[in-house]
Amino acid sequence: MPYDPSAIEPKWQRAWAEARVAEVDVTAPGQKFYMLNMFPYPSGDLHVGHGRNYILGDALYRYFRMRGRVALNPMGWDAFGLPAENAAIKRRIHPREWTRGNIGRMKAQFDRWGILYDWSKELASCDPEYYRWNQWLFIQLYKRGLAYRGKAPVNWCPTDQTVLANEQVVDGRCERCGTVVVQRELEQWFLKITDYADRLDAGLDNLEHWPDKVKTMQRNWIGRSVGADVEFQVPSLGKPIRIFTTRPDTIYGATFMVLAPEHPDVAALVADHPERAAIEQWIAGVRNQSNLERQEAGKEGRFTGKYAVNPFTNEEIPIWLGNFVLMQYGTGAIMAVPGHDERDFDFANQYGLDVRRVVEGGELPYVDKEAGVAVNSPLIDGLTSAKAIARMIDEIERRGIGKKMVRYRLRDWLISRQRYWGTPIPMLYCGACGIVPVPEDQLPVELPVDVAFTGREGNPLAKDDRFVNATCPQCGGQARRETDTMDTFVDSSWYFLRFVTPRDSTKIFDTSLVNRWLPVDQYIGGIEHAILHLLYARFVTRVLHDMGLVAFEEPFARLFNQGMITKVGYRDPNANMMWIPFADIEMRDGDAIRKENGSKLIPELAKMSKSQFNVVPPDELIARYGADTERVYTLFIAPPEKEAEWSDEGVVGAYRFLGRVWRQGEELAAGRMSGGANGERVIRKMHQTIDAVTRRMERFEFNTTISFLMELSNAIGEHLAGGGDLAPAREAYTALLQMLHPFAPHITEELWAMLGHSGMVLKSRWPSADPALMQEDVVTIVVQVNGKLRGQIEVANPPEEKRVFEAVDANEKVQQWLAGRQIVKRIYVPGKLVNVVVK
RNA sequence: GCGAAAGUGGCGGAAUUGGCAGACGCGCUGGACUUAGGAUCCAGUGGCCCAAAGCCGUGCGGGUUCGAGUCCCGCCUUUCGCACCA
Repeated sequence: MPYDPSAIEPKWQRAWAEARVAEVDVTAPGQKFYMLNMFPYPSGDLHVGHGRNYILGDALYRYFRMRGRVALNPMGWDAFGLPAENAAIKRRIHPREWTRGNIGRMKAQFDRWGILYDWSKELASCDPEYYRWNQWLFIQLYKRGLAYRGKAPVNWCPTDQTVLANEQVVDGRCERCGTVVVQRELEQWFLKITDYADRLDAGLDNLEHWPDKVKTMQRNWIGRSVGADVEFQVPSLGKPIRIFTTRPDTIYGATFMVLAPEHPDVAALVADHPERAAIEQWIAGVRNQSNLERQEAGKEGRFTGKYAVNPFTNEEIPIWLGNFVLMQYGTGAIMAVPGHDERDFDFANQYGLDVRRVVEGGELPYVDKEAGVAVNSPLIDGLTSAKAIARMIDEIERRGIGKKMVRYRLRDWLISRQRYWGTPIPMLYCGACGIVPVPEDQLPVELPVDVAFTGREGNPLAKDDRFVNATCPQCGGQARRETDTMDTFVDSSWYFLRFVTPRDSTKIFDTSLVNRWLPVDQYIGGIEHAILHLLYARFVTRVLHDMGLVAFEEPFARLFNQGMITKVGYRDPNANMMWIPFADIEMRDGDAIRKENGSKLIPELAKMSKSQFNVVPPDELIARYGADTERVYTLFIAPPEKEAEWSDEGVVGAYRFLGRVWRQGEELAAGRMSGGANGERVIRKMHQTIDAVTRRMERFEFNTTISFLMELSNAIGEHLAGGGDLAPAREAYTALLQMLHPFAPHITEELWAMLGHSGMVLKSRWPSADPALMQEDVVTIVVQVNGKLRGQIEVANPPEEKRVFEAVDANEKVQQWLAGRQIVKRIYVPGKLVNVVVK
């Protein structure tokens, strides 16, 4: 019978489901392994690019099971969010129905890929039984002072009609829709992640098994800086202005001061300025600009006409306003040291301000913090910068004009969203009592189902009187319900804890079971979550730790970021570089021509995406080659952390490989061979392969793992073609099926049964290699003399050092080369080659 | 601009970490089987050379070493991250 994946794959998918092989009793004994793929947003259909992520996780899960671990591999849905609501507006379907439909399609797709999840632990963040605990968590944060309502300039996306977290603004634009974000002064809910900045930064040092890249990105985002706050007296104000600097050693070079236009002392400073109106107009203009626009405008400033006193030189230095000084960082005021800071240098040159050298080293502006030596700075002259900084901080503290200070770039997490499809923030506003949390026994605050989605005039919740009107639980009076919902990153900041006891209706999770199963042993997901999700999850885990609910501070022991799959798409240079669907393209002499207007199109490699018309839908692929082929190809194509280009031709290589494995299985099952060559060679290859594959599985080197399995299959094929003994071939083949199982689960189960093995491969024990049987019986040894002469001899097993040299010395050809020369050194590389070094 | 990673056949990529460069696969060439082949199977495939012998080959230029894709120094290129954070 030919290899027919469409006949065997559904059969085994049913068998696994019926046997509930993936269901885990979380109280069962054994060494646990918690495998987790980041839960997806249910956006609809999955393509082969998404598949890589889940296939990777499934292969690893199956491997760890076979290694004897009690492995948990749950899946759920990050089901709140904007696209569902946009679909509701556009297509008049309720976000809940839209989301449910997508979940159904995605689950079916996971099944077709042969991915084993413990569906008894499925959860969806839009389920009231889930978001109830989201609300509970919010109230705990509120009670601990970690959730607060504050007025602040926030990022507002005019297209999505909601505020965004800083993390969701990329290059000044909305991460989701690309619209330029504007600043608005609004009252919103924040989570106090800044309280944990130091611990979140320090904790990165312990994450040995996280990619350095992710750790660096988090470190940059947290932006820890050590320096000092220093007060500069301002006689005309009658009080000092406080600045923050990381370079107190350069304070003698501070020749002016710059304040952010929003700085609270600005009004008083310019009150009697002769051109006050013009300055205020300039300030208003800058305040209206986003950070992006300010940067594009270049450095601009205005002199206030007032002076501050440099506390170390006692000189009066001018106070300027500058568009490049940010109110949100530090104190909103800086001492400008144009000799040793590029921004200050540019500003000074632009406005003709003094530039003074206080660090000897290189050309101005000289900013090196390591190599420089202080000059023109009486207290610290001759000290290297590092020592000078420490000395100056001591002096600043001694004089009582400031203190050592650690500051962070990280800001509090803005979680209010003016949208419907999210977890309602469980808060009430009472005229008498103020802000009151919803009592825990009244949770969840459920989203009303029948609301109108118009897409205009903001959040539909705010217009629903039945939702808004509430009773104050403290005084019984009239109260108004909060109508903002939570950022969906709150939902995903703790879901991995809920998977252990997803149906518990009495508490958020079971502490002792969570302490048993967490941290997650292997977390897999895209690099796009390097900052947002992973930082929030680390933050929330620490809060839960401080509440005594979990024993650990880091939720994910190992993190792996798979690379994305790309494919060529075509763009029309004559139509604003629009992406063109393949159906509208004609290939002529290797060029892609757009049928509609004859434009020669530009091919471009891009991430698979509907908008670029380069997705490969798995259905057709599976219909033709089967899911096992897609799985093997996807993992073989490139190292999993790398970006990989999808190639339709490449797929057949995987298919042929499985076809060969299939035929070998049939041949072995028929048992036609007998007598002939012995099987030492194929057994040795088997042990070598087990060793290599086992070593590589845990390092995610799946591409080379599969190539080793192909080699083993080739060796078995040669053995059979040579009329070799059946028994060793069967032994090697059995090991091949086991090792191939994580990659091609269906075909291996079928062949396993065909060969008469009992049970499932999935439940079999991963084979182990015998080092004694791995060694080659004959090794080829290359003899090099001074790197010039060269010869090959064969040395019989075992190739230990002494024997090798005996064989080399006894070799006639080598003796000729060595004649009359003095041997200086012999270098022996086990199993490989020998160098004889002569004078 | 700053920081990190990476440059190996026509292509994706190997090389047990200083020891036979190009495993494995795609593609290509030839053959087999076929009414047919964009299916399948077999063989070949880094370059120079009809072939053999031989020589040359891991971005470029130096260096260390008996020996360098791998280590060191200096360039070039690409990708990613950060980018007024004082």
